[in-house]
Amino acid sequence: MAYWLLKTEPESYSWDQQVKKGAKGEAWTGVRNFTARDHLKAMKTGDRAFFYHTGDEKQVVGIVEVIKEAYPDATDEKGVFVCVDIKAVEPLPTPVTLAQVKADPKLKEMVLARQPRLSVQPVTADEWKTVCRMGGLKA
DNA sequence: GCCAACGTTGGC
DNA sequence: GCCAACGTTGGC
Repeated sequence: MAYWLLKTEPESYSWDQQVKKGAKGEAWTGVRNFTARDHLKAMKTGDRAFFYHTGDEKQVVGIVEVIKEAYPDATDEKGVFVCVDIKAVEPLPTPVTLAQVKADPKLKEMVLARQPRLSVQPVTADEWKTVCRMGGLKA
């Protein structure tokens, strides 16, 4: 199983909205970046991802699971980009902020700390465990 | 609100 | 196919 990180602005699509979709999940659309698209295509059903809020929050707020692998993004009229479906798994008891990630020696190599603009990022197993523990989960 | 970094686009 | 210009994003 692989791990990922999905970025969103809470003003446009938030963790709370994702939770309300429940088990049937929601399509993660709107990606318009080729690197991010490649990551979306690499996702498999059952993969897990951090749900990260940008803007004023800049923190990982929850965990989601991929429930449908990449298919054409209906919001992209040119048909070159894709989306996946995800469902909320659980929130982090304590959100992990960008500042914490940058301050932790084990996490400062994370794509999140190095390329904050990339909207879909890979996360290593070690980074996954570390962030989960910091967030109050056993992982 | 500003600035830096990055990705994309278009001209050559 | 390369490179410069431009626009967008996101952190501070």
